[in-house]
Amino acid sequence: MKAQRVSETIARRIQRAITTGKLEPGEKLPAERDLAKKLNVSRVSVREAYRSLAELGLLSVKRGAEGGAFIADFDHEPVTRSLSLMLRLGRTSHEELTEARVLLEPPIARLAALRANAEDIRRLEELVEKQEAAIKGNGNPRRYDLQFHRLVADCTKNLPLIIVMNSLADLALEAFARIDIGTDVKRHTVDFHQKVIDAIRRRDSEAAYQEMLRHVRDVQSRLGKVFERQRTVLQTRP
Amino acid sequence: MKAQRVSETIARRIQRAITTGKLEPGEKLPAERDLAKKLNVSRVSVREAYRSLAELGLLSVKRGAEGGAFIADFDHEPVTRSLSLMLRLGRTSHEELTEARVLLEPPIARLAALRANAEDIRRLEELVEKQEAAIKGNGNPRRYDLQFHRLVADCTKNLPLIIVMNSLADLALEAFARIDIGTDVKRHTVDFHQKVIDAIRRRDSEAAYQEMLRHVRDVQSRLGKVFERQRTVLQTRP
DNA sequence: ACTCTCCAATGGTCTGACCAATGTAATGCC
DNA sequence: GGCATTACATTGGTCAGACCATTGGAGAGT
Repeated sequence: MKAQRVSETIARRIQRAITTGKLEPGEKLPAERDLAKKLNVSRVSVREAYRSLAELGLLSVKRGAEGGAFIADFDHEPVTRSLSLMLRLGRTSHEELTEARVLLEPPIARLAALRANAEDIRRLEELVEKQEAAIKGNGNPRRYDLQFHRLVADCTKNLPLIIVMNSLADLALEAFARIDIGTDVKRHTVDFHQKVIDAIRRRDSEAAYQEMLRHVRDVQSRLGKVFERQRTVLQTRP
Repeated sequence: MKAQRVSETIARRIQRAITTGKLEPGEKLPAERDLAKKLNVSRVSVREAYRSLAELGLLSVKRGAEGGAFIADFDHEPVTRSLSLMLRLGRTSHEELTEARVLLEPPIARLAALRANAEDIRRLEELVEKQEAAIKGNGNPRRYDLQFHRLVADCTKNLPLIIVMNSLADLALEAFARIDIGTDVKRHTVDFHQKVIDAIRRRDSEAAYQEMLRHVRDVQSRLGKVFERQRTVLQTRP
């Protein structure tokens, strides 16, 4: 199964160099013209290879002086993007997305309680403090809410779980970005988060499971009211 | 946040047409030359747009007479691909991948027991029969093993869960493709599958949870022996 | 020391050409 | 007639060379 296209061959070579660690984040690839000359191919082919890798999130391409193609930092954004796309294509409802979170987050919290180290717990506490400050200052605490679920996933030290959870959380944030919530709900959320953190700190995995389950079910029921009989689907991007 | 590049603008327009259903799978887009003329842009720009969408799995591009760019069927392959890539970049071990499955599959099996319809159960039973036949015929039953976990996820009727589970299963298959297993283990696997199906048929969600948990833990412990002290990571593609 | 202008590097786009694959229709052989 | 072969039109893939647009830094001017 050889790569037919020239651009694909080039892209594979670079991708391999990245996954094997020969090229590291931040490193700069040759300018399109230079690599084309070096490989005896047209600039178009090199360009297409770079664009493909950029699409995968492996490269960051900047133009202008001191621009060029740089190996991108490792990020789960590409996964989120394609997952998001598939869910849109499948006309996935908000309820489905929330249901998935109800199923996945409690077990993740349980593992988090077993694995979290002092640094993880410090981060979680710091986050809740910021969240409380945001509520008092009438700011938007929603991004902290998202961050909380990310941090819990981080505690598991399991990359597949972290990536999947991050992607679902990102989608949830995006899907519910337009819904307004009252201050009482915000406080309620912080309370739940605090309880989950307490359980993690005590290494009480079952409590972490149960508290997270209550939390996501609480979110689920609130959203259920908002979307009652509405049957909306994820909107397409503008 | 306008799209700077011409090709990006075109790609967005097409993507939107696809996600909103204006373009359906199987439909053919104009030839590169034609669309370029129609939009008053160069063929290069149209081409780049098509390639980007193909990279996302939205288009399938064929060359030659009667070729062209066709709207692709929905498939979770792009998600699997980027997830796979991220895991490679993170040097994810087989153990981590298996651990994620141990955590996610039992809750999925539980929901599957609640949601499965007659057709789902028929498919599961049919699959196990094929699997048994493959063992008797000394064939390779591994792809049926993968398929089993997919079908269980399908029972949940929850697209996010289905996609995530499919991706993880694909990765697991790929990661363990080179490991040989004995006939006794194959039989063991079929037994586990049969028990899970029984639980689903009885709508016994807790039994489904427990049986699936035993199954994936069994797989986990077997793999633990194989990889003992080996600490291998996911290989990069050739 | 600061600001402004200019410039070179680099990606983005365009034009027009030719190459390569591929399905189909015309051709030719039996 | 039926089957294999060939020719051809269509379409993506690649190439070459040019020009445009953006960008950061060097250098001139104050």
